[in-house]
Amino acid sequence: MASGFKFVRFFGGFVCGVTVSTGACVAAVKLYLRPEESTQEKESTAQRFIKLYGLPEDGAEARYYTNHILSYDQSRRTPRWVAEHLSDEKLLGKADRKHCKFKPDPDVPELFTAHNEDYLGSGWSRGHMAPAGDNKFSEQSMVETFYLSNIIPQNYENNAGFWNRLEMYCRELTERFRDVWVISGPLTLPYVGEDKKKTVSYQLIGKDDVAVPTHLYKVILARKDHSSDVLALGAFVVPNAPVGFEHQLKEYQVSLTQLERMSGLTFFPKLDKSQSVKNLCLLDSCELMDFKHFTLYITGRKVRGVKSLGKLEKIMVELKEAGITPDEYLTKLYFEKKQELLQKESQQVKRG
DNA sequence: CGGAGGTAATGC
DNA sequence: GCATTACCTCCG
Repeated sequence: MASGFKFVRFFGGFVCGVTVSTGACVAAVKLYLRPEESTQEKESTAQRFIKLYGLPEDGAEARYYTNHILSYDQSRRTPRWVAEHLSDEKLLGKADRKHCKFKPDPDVPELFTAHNEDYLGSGWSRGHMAPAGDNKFSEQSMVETFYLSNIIPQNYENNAGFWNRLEMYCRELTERFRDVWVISGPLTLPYVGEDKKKTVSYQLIGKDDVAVPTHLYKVILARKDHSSDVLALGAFVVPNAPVGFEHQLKEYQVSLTQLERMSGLTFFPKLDKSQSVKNLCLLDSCELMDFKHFTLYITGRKVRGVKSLGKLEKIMVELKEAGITPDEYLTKLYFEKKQELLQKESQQVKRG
């Protein structure tokens, strides 16, 4: 019976291959099938399965948030991909991560969600896939990026360093491209052991067994403007480990096809491949902030948030010790903050 | 910008 | 009394 079924399948396939009309193909198959084995009967078997008990569900369907879309991996307790759109106007605004809290995604079933306790004390940080910093325009959208459905266990230094600078580069692209689409996610890539066997191995953290990825990927698609067809694409795979300033982003560039094979995902399936899509690293620089500019930027953020004169001076001393002299912008920021804190201090003296 | 942890204030 | 929350301080 099984062989007969296979024969029918093979013959049906053969007929389909040489017959132009699909209708004729289906009719030809039916001639060689017993009534109970007809296509209609098979479909009704499936329909009965679905109607009675349903098919397995993986929860991988796209989930839509204010400014990002993701597919959740219920087995790993992390996203499998997170997509977002960046533009210059979205980067303007006063939304502040101080008003945000990491927490389980209310839309992910309790059985499959990660919790903060899984990450705390695990040795891994909670790394955003859709970054908080891409959501300055909306408090609500920024809050949603702190749902653990958008978070993966990430090496601290990588998160605050190389990956952070890669995210900054994506934002910088909005200065030269009207639209920037970014898709980010985790990878658990195989390694070749001493026994020459190719093996996948990754750590699980916390009571919820959250999977620690070995690598992170990011795909960037940038469009100059609405009218022109100038598109640039770059795909990158970065190890989930410290990456210093001596490394260039280009070292981690891969072809889209390579990344698709690694991830099992097809990115931008409706993108017209016949259209010329340029290499982002050729059309643009793919150069991340160097140590000096990065340190100046971070120092600027610290100065902006400092609350005492002592701390302000300490920040500036540490910058000098790093061998960096403040640029015009930071110098201005420093004196403004100093004046602000001096004024505050004198008011406190008056009260006291 | 990206994170962590400790302690005081809060709430049941 | 405890646990959770809010705020402060710290780091790259």
